[in-house]
Amino acid sequence: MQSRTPAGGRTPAGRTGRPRSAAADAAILAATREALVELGWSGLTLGDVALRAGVAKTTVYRRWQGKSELVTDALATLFDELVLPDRGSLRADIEGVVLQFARLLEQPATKTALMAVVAEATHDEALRGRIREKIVGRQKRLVVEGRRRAQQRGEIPDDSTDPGPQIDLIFDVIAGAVVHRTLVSCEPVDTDWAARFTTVLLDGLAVAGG
Amino acid sequence: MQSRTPAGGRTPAGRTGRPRSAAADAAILAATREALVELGWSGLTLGDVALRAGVAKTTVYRRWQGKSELVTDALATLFDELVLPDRGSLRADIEGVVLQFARLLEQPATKTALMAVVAEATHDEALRGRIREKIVGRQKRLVVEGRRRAQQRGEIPDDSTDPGPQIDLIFDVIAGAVVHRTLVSCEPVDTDWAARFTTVLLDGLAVAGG
Amino acid sequence: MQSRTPAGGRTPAGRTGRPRSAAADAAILAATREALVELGWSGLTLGDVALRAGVAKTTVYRRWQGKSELVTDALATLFDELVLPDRGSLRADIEGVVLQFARLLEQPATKTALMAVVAEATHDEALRGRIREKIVGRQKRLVVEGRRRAQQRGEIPDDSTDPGPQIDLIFDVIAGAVVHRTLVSCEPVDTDWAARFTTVLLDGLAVAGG
Amino acid sequence: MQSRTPAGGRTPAGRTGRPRSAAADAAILAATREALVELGWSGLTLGDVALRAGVAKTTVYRRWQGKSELVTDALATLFDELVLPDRGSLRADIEGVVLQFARLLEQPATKTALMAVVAEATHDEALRGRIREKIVGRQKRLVVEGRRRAQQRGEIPDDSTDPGPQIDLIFDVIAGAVVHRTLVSCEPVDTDWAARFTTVLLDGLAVAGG
DNA sequence: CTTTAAGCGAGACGGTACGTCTAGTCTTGTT
DNA sequence: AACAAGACTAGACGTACCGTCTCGCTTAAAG
Repeated sequence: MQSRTPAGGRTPAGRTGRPRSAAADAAILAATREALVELGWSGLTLGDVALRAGVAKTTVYRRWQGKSELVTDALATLFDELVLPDRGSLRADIEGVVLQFARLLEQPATKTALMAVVAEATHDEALRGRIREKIVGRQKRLVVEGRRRAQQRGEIPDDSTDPGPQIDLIFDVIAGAVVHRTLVSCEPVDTDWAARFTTVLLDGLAVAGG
Repeated sequence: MQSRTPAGGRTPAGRTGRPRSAAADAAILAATREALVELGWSGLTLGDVALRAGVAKTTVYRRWQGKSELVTDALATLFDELVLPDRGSLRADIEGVVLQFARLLEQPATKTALMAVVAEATHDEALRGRIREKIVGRQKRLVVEGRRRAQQRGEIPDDSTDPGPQIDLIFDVIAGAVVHRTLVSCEPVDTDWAARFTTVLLDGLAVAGG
Repeated sequence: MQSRTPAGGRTPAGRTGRPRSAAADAAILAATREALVELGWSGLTLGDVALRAGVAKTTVYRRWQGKSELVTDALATLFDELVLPDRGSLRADIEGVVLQFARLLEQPATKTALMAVVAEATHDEALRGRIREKIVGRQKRLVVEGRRRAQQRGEIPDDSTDPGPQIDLIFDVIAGAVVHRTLVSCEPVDTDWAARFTTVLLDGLAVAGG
Repeated sequence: MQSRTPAGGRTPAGRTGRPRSAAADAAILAATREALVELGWSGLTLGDVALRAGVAKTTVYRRWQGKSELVTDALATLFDELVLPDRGSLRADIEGVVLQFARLLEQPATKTALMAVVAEATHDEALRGRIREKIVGRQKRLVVEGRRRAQQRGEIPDDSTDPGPQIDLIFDVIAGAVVHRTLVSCEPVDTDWAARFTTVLLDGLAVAGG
């Protein structure tokens, strides 16, 4: 039995035989993203991905256990695009991250894949771990970074207690609101909505009205 | 061509032929909920649902176009359980709805089905409409009702401008945060989290810290 | 339970209630012949026959037990066309019946139906009886009649022993040869073949050569 | 697109991929013969054949287009059992082939299948060709061989004109009579009938009486 | 001139097989 | 060893027909 992970840096370890093709990894992930756009999650088949990638089905199964794992990794490559430039204020930074995240979720591959792997993960512990590691973790760092900047600017107090729970809370509120607006309510996240959301988040309903 | 919707109240219209069995409708929806719990979305088969319901496969397909439509309707019956008792204050009402929604999402049938139908809906306009009509719309009324009570109590101003956008925003923030916490971050929504979330929502980060 | 036979002359028997429509019987048999031509045996469905006849499926099943019985009766109406005019000699009479039978078997409805009901009859005793009664019997009378004429003309001796076995033999040789030539070997039965066949039948291989 | 014919000798041709299992071919044909005996033509299903053969349904459909083609090939394996030992005279050879053919047609698998594939063939040109190639052609060689022997013995003249039409005629008379007697008239072909049939065939009605 | 019992068109019903598709695995020969 | 190709088992897919049933309406003969 072999390792069933992408090729990166395994061949150096004193293995014999033909090394795995790194080109195949890339081709498969690209084909997966392409197929997600055209067919959606439920229409995507590993046989079709292999065909698009110009690769045998065995070559896909040698690296990934199944559809969920492959799509999770393909999705991760899309989340790598997220960055958060410093816009000078906490309000601007929040609006920035909201809009950037919304733009990511507007891509057909992202929206169809994200909900699908989350759905699969509800009854697959290993997949939950993979999603947390490769997708959720990456986004959470943006919240940590934004908070650090706001504290440096003095916009929020530099609380000495464990900030973890509060970071998790804010992360769920921001990401959850954008995802829900985009995918469940199916409404666009534009600059106006981002501004109104940021106002509620910063000032609360008591002040903002509701 | 026939209607492909559940039986409710179509027979009265001077139709000929044997009327559809209302008992079959109920049995199929119950079997769907049961199968969702045991098998999850991806393991659920319409053939198996028919078997559990003691019904022929054709009887399922006569009423629903496919898995997504059937599960959406089964899911809607679960969301119908949501009610919002008046707990005396806006803060208590929000905490109440958060906890009740979280409890709904902890049920295996709900969590596995909700994300899956949303994923399918990303490339199926008709399904988006069905979700909006049967699930999202029904929940939004809870927000409208909570807001009305808070205004009656004087907790928030009785704004005369169109409240629609603000209601949508609050709905997405509350539902999104709970869904994201539960299904993406995979952390429990307990009374402590509900209290902290409500504080952020009512008072904002500037006051609550973050 | 009702009689499950076509309508003819049952209503007189002191029955109450609406009598069966004789028009429906005829329409169903006509639709069956039509469908046999277009779709062949295996493509023919009773639902489609009912549709073509402008009749409900129940109306078909009330009269016939199934496809085999219905097609057998439809086939019998085609075999009713067979007649054998006196052509003045045994040789001419045989050539006449061969050509007329061949012309019947060239009709698409006949050829496709005859073999099919015979195939079904191999494992259905009741169907064998129905075929013998409605189809085979009718043809055999032609052989009896031809033999009687030949004896009157003095072409063959007026044997006093039981002629049954010999009639059966000649019937199987004539009908079998035509059916086999037409449907199994798929070659046409023309006047030349009919003449050569008649020569062998009358004079034998020893004289005719072979 | 692949060939949809049994496995025999295709792999040698410099093909890639796993070769088709010859064992599967044999198991499927054996299962088909078995199922024909138990269920008859109309009761036979390709799914059941696959089950009996211990093979997946796709493995059957990869080799045969459908029921008719599969049964034709299974039937051909039964007709391969026919041989014609030299019994010393034309009369004895004819009686021998008649009885042997009759014995073949008494097997449940043969009788139910032969008529059924002929019925299907009436509206399927390709199937007609397959039957001619695999079944009719093989039997015709028995007539050719019997004729050659009779000529060597001097029982019939060694005609120099094209013997094809006469062979076809005799073949249709013999095979047709036996098939018709067995399957349409549903009477047994015993030694007595075989002797009377042979007398008519050799000496003709004018001598044999009729 | 009403009963009344059966026939009728329509179409839903529980079943079963269809022929196709995909999942994952296995078996070739080649690189 | 990995690779491309493609056959393999297993089983769900959505459709079509089967033969039965349940409706409400029609139709003729019996009372």
